[in-house]
Amino acid sequence: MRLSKRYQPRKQPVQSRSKATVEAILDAAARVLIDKTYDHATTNEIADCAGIGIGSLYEYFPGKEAVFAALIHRLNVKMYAAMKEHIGELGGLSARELIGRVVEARIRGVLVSPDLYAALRDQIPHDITSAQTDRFISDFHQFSLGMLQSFAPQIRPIAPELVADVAMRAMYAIVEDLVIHDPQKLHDEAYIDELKYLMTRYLLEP
Amino acid sequence: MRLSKRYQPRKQPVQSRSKATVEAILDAAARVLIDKTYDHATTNEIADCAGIGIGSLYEYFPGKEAVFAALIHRLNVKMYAAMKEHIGELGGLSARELIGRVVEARIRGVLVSPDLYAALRDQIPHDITSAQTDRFISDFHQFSLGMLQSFAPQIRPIAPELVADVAMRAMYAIVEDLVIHDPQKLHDEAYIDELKYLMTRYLLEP
DNA sequence: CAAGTATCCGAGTATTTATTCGGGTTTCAA
DNA sequence: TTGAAACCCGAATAAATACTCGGATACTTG
Repeated sequence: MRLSKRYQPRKQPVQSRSKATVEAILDAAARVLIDKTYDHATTNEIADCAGIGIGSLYEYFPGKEAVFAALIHRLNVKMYAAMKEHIGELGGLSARELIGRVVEARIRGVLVSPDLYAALRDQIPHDITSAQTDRFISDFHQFSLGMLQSFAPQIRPIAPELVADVAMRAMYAIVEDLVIHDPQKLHDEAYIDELKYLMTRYLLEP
Repeated sequence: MRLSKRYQPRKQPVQSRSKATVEAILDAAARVLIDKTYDHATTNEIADCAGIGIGSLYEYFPGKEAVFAALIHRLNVKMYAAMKEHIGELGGLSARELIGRVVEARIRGVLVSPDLYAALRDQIPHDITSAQTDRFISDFHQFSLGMLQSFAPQIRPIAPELVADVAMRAMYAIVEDLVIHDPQKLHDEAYIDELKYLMTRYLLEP
């Protein structure tokens, strides 16, 4: 694909000094994006904010889009790790507990950096995010389908693909909406319980 | 507020000729946004695409942001009308039917112009959309809270505010996710039935 | 129809932003 | 220690974009 090439790093940092530079660029990009909007987030400003010369930025990134693509990727990796850690071992859990655990995991994921997540989701053109994010979403979808099948006897015996799609989409989309419009609720126990209830009622037979 | 002023129209068109111009500008803005990205959607290109001079655009809009703010407002009005029309008269409906009707209404809303809705949601910085959209969301929230209370005996007697928030957010967010990531499903009867089932299970006692 | 508005126009200017490139500095490894 | 490679830099250039303004045209109304 031609398009994706544009978003790829220009060259790899090898010394620790330059690795720090790249990290500083991504940190700065995050800060600038949260403060201003995407189209006011200029490469020069990112470099300034990172405390490096503009030239250095272009050593490692062909342009602004590539910087944000890398930032998205870094956040995705962190979020994925946080989710995996929270899910932990699943042995011995009831279906109900399992569902609750997955809801919590999704929330832990976005809580890695809610402001940045919201800003990215909200400001970055979709073609930049999607390339970085689709793989993670698809992984998560696979995982959840497997999970769903693991306690198959307890759920409705109709179209598990369909059920898994609705369930995962609901969980994903609701939390996304929350992080953008009402992030406080991500810390509200009663609200989270209600989300668990929503998913449980949907997935488990009475 | 200082900010909102920036997004307001510069002057009102009074003759039918200029009203057509303004409409043409909004149509062109929609087309350009769907094709390209927000920051490549330049005022000059919008004017070209609308078949008018760039000067005319600035007669009515102080800048690009104001054009898109107006576009969002126009779409919101259309979507709101479509939803209201679909909901129609509610007398004599069962709670289950009512829930189904509301799910359908939300879908009818985004189907007014799915591509544009997705593009707007996806590309436009949030501060521009929110000013235009918050009022509609809040109206809808009020409406749904009232609806929920109208068949109160059938739903769980706990915190109706909380239940209404979760229910409406779920419906809103899931359909939004669909229109962006998988718009085909908005025409899939089986999928829509599944969404109705999700909402019904959540809201109605067994 | 004549004056007064409303509308239209787009070349030209101002501004913003992206990106390069040549040269200096630091690190590494032989 | 010394050459090579990695790294850093930012003034200068190129390109994209926003926006203005003075004048032409169309409509409206008395």
